[in-house]
Amino acid sequence: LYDGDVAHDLDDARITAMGLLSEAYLGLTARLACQIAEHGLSPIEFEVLLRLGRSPDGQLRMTDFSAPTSLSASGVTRVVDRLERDRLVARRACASDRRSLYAVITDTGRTRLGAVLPGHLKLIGEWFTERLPPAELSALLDSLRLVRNAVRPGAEAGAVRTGATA
Amino acid sequence: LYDGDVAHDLDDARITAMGLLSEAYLGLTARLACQIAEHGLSPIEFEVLLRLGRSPDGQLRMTDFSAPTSLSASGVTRVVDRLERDRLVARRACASDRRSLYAVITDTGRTRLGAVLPGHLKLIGEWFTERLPPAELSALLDSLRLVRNAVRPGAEAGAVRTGATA
DNA sequence: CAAGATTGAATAATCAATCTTT
DNA sequence: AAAGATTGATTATTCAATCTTG
Repeated sequence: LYDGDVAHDLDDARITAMGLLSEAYLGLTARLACQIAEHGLSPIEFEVLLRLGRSPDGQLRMTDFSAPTSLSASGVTRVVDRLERDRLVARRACASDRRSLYAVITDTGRTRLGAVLPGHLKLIGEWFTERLPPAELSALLDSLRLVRNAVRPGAEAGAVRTGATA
Repeated sequence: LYDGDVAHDLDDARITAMGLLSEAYLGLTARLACQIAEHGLSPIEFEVLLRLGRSPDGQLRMTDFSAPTSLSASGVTRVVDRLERDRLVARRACASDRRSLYAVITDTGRTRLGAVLPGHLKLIGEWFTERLPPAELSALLDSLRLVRNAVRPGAEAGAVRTGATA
C-alpha cells in the first residue's frame, strides 16, 4: 500500500516545522499556566473568563465557547460549573431562546480577571512579542493568521452569527 | 494594588498575538488528531512513537520523553504502558544505570508509524507549510525557533546530554 | 427531528507518595 | 540524599445518552 521511505519521512522538513510550532506554543503556555495558577485558575478557566471579559456585555452563550476553545459541549458545561461554584460566573436564561443559557461574568470574576491580566500580558511580552523586532512580529502574526483562517473557518475576528461570511 | 485599566488590558495586542498562536496551533493539531485517530493512536502516543522512530537506535529512556512532550514523569509511564500493551513499544533495562529503562519501538510500532506518516505529512503541508510562500515560511520558522529557544532552554536540536550548552 | 445543554461512564493526566538504585 | 520510574487517588475531558425547546 505504501511504497515510500519511512526513514526519509522521519526526516521531513514538515515534521520540523510542526515541531517548532508545538514547542513554541507549549513552552509559552506552560509559563503562562504557572502565573495563572498563582491566581487559583486553570488555563481553560482563565480563557473562559477572558472571553467573557472581552464580550461587549460580559455574557456569552454556552455554545459560543465550544469552537474557539476547542472544548466539547460537555467540557464547557463543566468549566462553567467550576467557575459558577467559585462565583466568578453566573448562568442566566436566554429570553429569545429558552434552550440557551448565558454565562455571565460576575463582579468577582472581573476582579479576578483584572488581577491576572497585568502579569499575563507581561509574560506574553517577555517571552514572545518583545523577543521579535516589530517587522518580524508583524510578519509572524500575518502568517499565523493565514494558517488560522484556513484551519478554523469562521474564526476571523468578526465571526458574526449573521452569516454572510463571503 | 493594581492601578491599570482592565478594559484597556482586555484589548491589548499581546492578547491578540497569543490568540493567533493558540488558534493556529489548536486548529492544526485538531486536524492532525483526526488522521492519527484513524490509525488507532492518540496524538501523544503518535508523538512518542515518532520520537522513538527518529532516535538513532529506536530507543529512548523514559526520562527523555518528559521535557519535549510536556508530559509529567507519570504521564510518560502511562503512555508507554498503553503502547506496550498494544505491542508498539517494549521496555528494556538499561545496562549502565539500573534505575533507568529504555522504551524501544517494535517492528509493529515501526509499521504503524509508517502507516500514519504519509498522511500526516500531507496534512501538515496542506494546512500549514504549503500555505505560505517559501520566504515567509522560512521567516516564520526563524521566529518560532527564537521563541522556542527562549521558552524551552536546552531544546535546540542538539540537546545532547554532554552538557556544554554554552 | 435538530439544537442547546447537561449527566453518567470511561479515559487520560496530574500530584504526592513510594521503591530502587546511584 | 537525589534520580529514575511507578502507583494510588484526584481531577479533567470526552463520548454517548438524555432532556427540553424550537
